[in-house]
Amino acid sequence: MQKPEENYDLEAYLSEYVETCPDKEIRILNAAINAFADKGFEATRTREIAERAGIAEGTIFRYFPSKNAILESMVPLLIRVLQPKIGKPIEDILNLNPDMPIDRILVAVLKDRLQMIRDNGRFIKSVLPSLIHRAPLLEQLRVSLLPLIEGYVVQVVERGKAHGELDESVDARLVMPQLFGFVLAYSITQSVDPEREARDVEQFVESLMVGWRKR
Amino acid sequence: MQKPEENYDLEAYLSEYVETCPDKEIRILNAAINAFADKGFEATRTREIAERAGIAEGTIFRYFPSKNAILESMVPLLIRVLQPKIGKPIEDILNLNPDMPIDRILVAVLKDRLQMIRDNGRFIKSVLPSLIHRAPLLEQLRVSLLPLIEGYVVQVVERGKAHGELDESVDARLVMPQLFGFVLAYSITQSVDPEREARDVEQFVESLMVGWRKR
DNA sequence: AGAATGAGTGAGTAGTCACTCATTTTGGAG
DNA sequence: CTCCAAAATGAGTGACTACTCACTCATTCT
Repeated sequence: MQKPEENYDLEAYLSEYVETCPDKEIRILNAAINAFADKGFEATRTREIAERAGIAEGTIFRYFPSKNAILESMVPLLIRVLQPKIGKPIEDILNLNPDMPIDRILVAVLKDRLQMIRDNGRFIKSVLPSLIHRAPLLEQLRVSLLPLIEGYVVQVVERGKAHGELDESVDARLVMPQLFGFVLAYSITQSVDPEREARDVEQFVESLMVGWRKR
Repeated sequence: MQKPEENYDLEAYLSEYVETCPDKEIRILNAAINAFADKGFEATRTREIAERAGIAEGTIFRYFPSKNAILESMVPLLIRVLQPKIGKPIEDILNLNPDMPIDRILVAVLKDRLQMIRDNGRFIKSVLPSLIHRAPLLEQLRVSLLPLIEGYVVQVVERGKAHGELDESVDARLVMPQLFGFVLAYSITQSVDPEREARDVEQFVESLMVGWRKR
């Protein structure tokens, strides 16, 4: 039903975590996350998770009391994986270019975010839905990721004001849905054409800046 | 697991459709859509659909060859329900106020869209995920709804240009992810406070217009 | 009135799945 | 090498589910 897209490899992102827990647990989580992404939680059979992990079905239940528990322990893991993916690139852009004008920063950040969504689209589109009917798990993700994003937006806006590039009236709380929304909506609606995307991002930032520049 | 929120009532939106098909079919679809919204497709039992519809389990299979077929015939139905909900309010705003300045139109449209998402949030957040692992069904929704939205955005932009309010450089293709994105992101990130929302929408449109106004 | 119809029913069926546990394999200590 | 405990295995199990079908009975037709 679903094309067997390229797999994630959690282990690559979890070198420290691997040390503190048996690696078979990671193998199972890794297999499960990919299976859930392909078929969704309910439609994924424990047998298939075992096959993907290259172990026996029974072994799963040595490490997790139930199939549900796999999903539950997946959330903190995903937060761990996604937090640095969200934070690191923005920090790099900000720190490595202390004098970059604010519009170049915005362009760089937006391009990076679009790329990030493309890279992790399979997860974002496919594992999230498995959580949607489990409000507490979803909320866990929300509260650990949204403030992080918000924090970086505030940081960028503050810096722009400090450099005298942004008008004092610019409200970070409103900048957030604008940037976040552009990325989200652009990812959903536009097909991928790198050149055109670059132009669109430039133009979008340009139109934002017209309203935001220090008056 | 999931709070039993208020039910939809498809019948209210489908008076014509009801005439062309036995109303028991609608009852089943109505029950199913609400059950899927609460628990997701896979986790919903045919027994529960029957209970919600107030009929026997066997009756379901007189009208639908399989549980899957219920989901499949739900898509064209949803398109029918959502298309007027997307189009009608915008058409009304445009036609009833032929001289309304473009920024007031944008404010009205955005407020209406936010309200619409609040009203249909349960469907949007909960039935869509049931379709996510069925690419063909999802694509059906996408191709019948996105161009519709796009069309209205173009219409608004054209009108703004014709009235000499918007600069010719404003590109409808970019306006779309901006508006759509703001609505989407605002719905996800902000908690509901009508007063604040009104102010935020005003401010957002204001900042858009600064960049867009005829130069 | 009596016959024919077919929508509606729900107990039953075949099959599937998450989870168990008796058995086998592994790997390290002596 | 032997011994043994822990790890791993996968056939087995009971619970449960989508779907079936023989039967009911209200309604319509003759």
